[in-house]
Formats: sequence, C-alpha cells, structure tokens
Amino acid sequence: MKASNNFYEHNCATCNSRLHSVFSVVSSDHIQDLNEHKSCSTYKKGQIIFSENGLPMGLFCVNSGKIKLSTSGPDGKEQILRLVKGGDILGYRALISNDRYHCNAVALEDCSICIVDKAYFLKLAMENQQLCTALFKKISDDLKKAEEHIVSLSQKNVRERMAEALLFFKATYGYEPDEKTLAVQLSREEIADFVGTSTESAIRLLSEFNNDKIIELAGKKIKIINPEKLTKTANLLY
Amino acid sequence: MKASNNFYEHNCATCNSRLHSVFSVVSSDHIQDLNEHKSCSTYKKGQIIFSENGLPMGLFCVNSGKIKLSTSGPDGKEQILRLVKGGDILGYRALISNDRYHCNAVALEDCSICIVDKAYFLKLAMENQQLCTALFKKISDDLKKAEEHIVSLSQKNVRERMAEALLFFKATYGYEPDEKTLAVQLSREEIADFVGTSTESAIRLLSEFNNDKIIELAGKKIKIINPEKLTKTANLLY
DNA sequence: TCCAAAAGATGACATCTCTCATATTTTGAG
DNA sequence: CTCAAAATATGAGAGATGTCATCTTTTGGA
Repeated sequence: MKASNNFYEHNCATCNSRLHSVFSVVSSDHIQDLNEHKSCSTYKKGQIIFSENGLPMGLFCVNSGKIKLSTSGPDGKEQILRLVKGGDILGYRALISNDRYHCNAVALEDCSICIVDKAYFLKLAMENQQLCTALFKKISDDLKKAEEHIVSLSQKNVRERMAEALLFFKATYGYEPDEKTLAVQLSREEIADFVGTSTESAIRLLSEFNNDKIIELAGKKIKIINPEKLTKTANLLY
Repeated sequence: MKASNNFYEHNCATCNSRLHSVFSVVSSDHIQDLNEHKSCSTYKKGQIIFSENGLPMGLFCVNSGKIKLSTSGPDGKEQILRLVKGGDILGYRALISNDRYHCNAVALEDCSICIVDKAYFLKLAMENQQLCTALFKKISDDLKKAEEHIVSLSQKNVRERMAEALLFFKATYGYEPDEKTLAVQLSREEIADFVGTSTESAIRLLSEFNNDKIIELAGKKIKIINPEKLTKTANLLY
C-alpha cells in the first residue's frame, strides 16, 4: 500500500467526484466533518491499492483514475471481478461487513484517491439513513452485476461473452470524446481475465471482431464501429 | 404467488428460525411489533414464491423448507444463483435497494414462510443499527459467494465445479442424520443449472463420482462417502 | 393399479476452446 | 536511442464438453 501524499489536498466540500458518489446524499453541514476524517493519496498505474486478505483501514473514495478488483483462482490465474472509476467507493464490502478484503485492487492508470477513516465512516453510515440506503443500493447493484456475470459465464460461449464484455466496458467507462473509442485501456490478458477465457482466445476474438468490422483495434485502444452488431453478438436477454 | 394461510400462525417471539436469522439481533421488546407486521403462508414443492421483474411487497422469512433462486439465461436455460433454507431471509435485495426481483424463487420442498410488511421492515432496518449491520453482512456474504462462483465458472472445469457444488450443497444444507447424505434433493437438471453445464454432463459426472467411490447415488439422494477425495477433486484454493 | 410423461442414463459425434509453439510487434528501462 | 522483455498475433493439435439420439427407470396423476 505505497501511496504518496498529494500536493493538492482535496476538499470534500468542493469535490466534484463526491457529488457522483454515495456521499452526494450527505448534507452540506456534515461535509466539513467528512473532510476532516479523510486523507488523500495518489497511486501510479499498476500500484496495488489493497490486497486479498488485508484488513480494511478505511473507505477508499476514488477521485479520478480506473481500478480493477481481481482475485487469484486455484491455479493462479487472475479473475477480474469489478471495475471502478472516479466517483466510486472502493473496499466498502469488507468494511461494512467487518471482513477482510477478498479481492486485490490495482490501479489501471494513475489514480487520485481519498481514504475516509473507518470508524467515522461506519458511524456516519449508521446515523445517516440516506447514506445507508445509498450503500445498500451500491452493494445490491454489485450483487446484481455479479449474478449477471454468473449467468453469462454459465450459458454463453466465449464469443458472446467477449462482445458482452466490450459493452460492459462501455457501460462502465464510456467513450473517449470521439464517442467510439472505449475510455479504458486493458491488456488482452486483462480482457481475458474478465471474460473468463485464455489470452490467446481473447486476442483471436478481438481480431475476428476487427475483421468483421464490429470494432477497430489500435494497440490497446478499441473503437466500437458497429454497436448494433456487437449487441447482437453478445446475445443479450433484453 | 399462490399461497395458503397456515392453520398455525407462527409467533415471532417463540419462532426458532427467527433466532437463526438477521432478526436475532432485534431486542425482545420489539419482537411483538414485528409479529404484528407479518403474516404466514405455506408453499408447496415447486410453487413460485416470487418471479423475476416482480415488485417486492414484503420480506420473506423462511421458517422451514428449501428454496432456489434462479434466473433464465438468454436461451431460456435456467441458472441457479442462490439456495435458501429455514432461518434465511428471501427477497431482501430487491427490497432494500428499491428494485424489482431479478430472480425467481421456487420452493424445492414444502415451505413455511412469513412475510414482513415492506414499510415496517425498511423502517426497522433503518432504526435498528444491529439489524442494519446484519443485513449488510448478509448481502455482503451473498456478494462474496457470487464472486467465488464467478471464479469457479471462469477457471475450473466441469468436474471440479461439480465437486465444488456438492460441497456447497453440504455447506448450505448439511447432512441427513446419517451424516453422509446431502440434506437436499435436487434433480440432475437443477444440479446442472447450478454447476453451469448440460444435464447430460451432470449425470455423467455424478456417475463417475459414484464409480470412483466418492459418492453413492440412490435416486436423488447423494451420499458423500469420501469427502477428502471430493475436496481434492474440487481443486479448492484453500 | 396403470400408464403416460418426466427424469435419468449412456453412446457417438461434432465443435468449441485451451494449450503449446513460434513469430512479430510494442513497450519501457537504461 | 537501443535492446531485452513483455505483449500481441497466429497456426496446429488435443481434449473437454455440448448436442443428439436412444433406451431405461422413476414419478405422479387418473
């Protein structure tokens, strides 16, 4: 958990990502209190924010940057379980259930993150009904996504899952200003670790999608040029 | 949601399954209140307790009986997501996140279930910190299990997943008094729908386990006669 | 009790996907 | 800028798993 202090200490009162987080429901007269119970850090791309089996010391609030939550399978292969972005909270599951982390959190790019004191956060969550509700919604949403992932892994072939994954990356991180290029850069191996396939299969499928004019590849950049066909390939239920 | 009223209306104050549920933390002076905000029903084996996309009207508290939570995949194949037993609450995710159900709940055997009024339950959960914490723990545990299921589906072969599933059934429902026979009877198809494989593959693997003297089959009854070998076959991380 | 329907069992075969090998390209440290 | 290491790409072959067909057994309702 190497982290350097940021020159510019964020202030919760003026924090833009706070407005998009579960803390948006906290009334302004409590925000100064929140501000006094947090500290800011930055993490470089590739840095580990927390590790499997670690004890949570506080709640991570992501100001900017993208993060993957992953775990190691029985044979050491990585599985990406969740993807996190600015405005998201991180490490909240272990915290609210008084558990250890069961995932690793790794920065996919340089990140700016605040850490809210554990005891303060838990107290706030219990006292503030709106925050509590927002947390229930958050974990409930994560559970729903996980269960959708289960159905996908159980019942879809790799091609369908790959298409679904690209749509999931789009839904999570959106596009770059060109409105076509996915605003996240993952290695082929990371994509495979999300889709649940081998790196070679992931590479092959992306090449096929490229040949089929569904996407355009330029290094790690993926441009979705035929979203309709991609959606069809994903064989979505809805 | 066909349900008949039970002749014997359960009383929360004396309810044994309550003591094993999230409501065990509610102090006795609030139990009478809880009792007045619930009603009891029974469901026959195979009955639908709630369906995908339905709106939750209350919280289900299972007194006795076993229930599967499942959803339909893109090609109509069922996926079993969770298994529920006496002392468990049911339908809580949709309720606390003000969402619709995303699973079907079907009785695996005759069930006795109480339904707690929605508004009362939500109020109680927000006012009672211990109940709130218990709910966070519950949903957090379900999320953890779902993410373990994801890793398993992603990285294990069908044989390993089948072994893991049998251990999961044991962990969830335990044994019959003989301390060997799984205390739940699922069809081969249901087992396949949990494991994420075809019914034929499930049948074949159970036969193999039977031949390998890991289990003994007698109709739907599964007796685990070599738990060590089963654990080894599951290729567990821990 | 009987019978049709459902569930379970088993074999053959097709195919999807992984693994391994190797070549090429890109990346990043020095 | 250079070069080794990592990432990407691609082919061939093996193996696991799904599908389809058929048969047997069990179940549940009339």
